[in-house]
Amino acid sequence: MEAALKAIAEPRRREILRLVWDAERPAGDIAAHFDVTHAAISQHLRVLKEAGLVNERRDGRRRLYIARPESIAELRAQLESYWDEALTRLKTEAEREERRGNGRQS
Amino acid sequence: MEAALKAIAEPRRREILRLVWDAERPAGDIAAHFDVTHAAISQHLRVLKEAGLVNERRDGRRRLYIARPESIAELRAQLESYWDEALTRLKTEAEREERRGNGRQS
DNA sequence: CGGATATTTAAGTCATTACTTAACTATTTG
DNA sequence: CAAATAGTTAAGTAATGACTTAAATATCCG
Repeated sequence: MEAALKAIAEPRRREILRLVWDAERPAGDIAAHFDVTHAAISQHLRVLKEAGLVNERRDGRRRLYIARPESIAELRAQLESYWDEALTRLKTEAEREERRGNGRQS
Repeated sequence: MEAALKAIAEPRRREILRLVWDAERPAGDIAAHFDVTHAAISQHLRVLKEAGLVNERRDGRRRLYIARPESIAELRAQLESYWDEALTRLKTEAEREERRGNGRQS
């Protein structure tokens, strides 16, 4: 989840992800939505791709990008389990400490 | 959401947040869980605090930290609405483009 | 082929970040 | 008060990140 979370922590990349959410778009089309260079957007697209959040398909001289719903769903699920896990995890840790003699109260 | 998302994008801070999820803990107690200096943890705690994810309370010479469920819930909600919004937002954008004459097909 | 088009990669800049060590600010207690 | 304790802040470092401009890579089309 590391890579995906870091990827969407960047606002520009969240916007890009939105743009390719349910339709393929060529890189240039995506770049046209922002006031930075195409190169910058290309780099953001690479981060999203390496995080598994988007797919790239070549079509002639264009590169079409689209979100990968599976990996987005996976990130969502991992976040959900993080919110939940935190509680249970803390609980087992407290028990562990108790067993070793109520440790670490500074 | 910006600050909160960036805060939890860091794995160390996710662990810290877990530790103070449902019980107040002094900074030193938190730091004892990691193999970095207290200073480093103190800095992470500041990031979490500035993102509104934890609360700090002074008790004598100790500083007690605990998660702020409201702001965590808020982040969760904002993420949820991001996953949803992406679809609808894209839709309205497509309509906008259509109205201006099917613009920007690169 | 050769130029135009779509996009990426390379290389560099500047800001930010996670960390360290060292110094500082309380607060408690002998 | 002075020493010990709990923690933060300051200053510096090395790595990373978002961006730029310039060059490279493909592909299409006359």
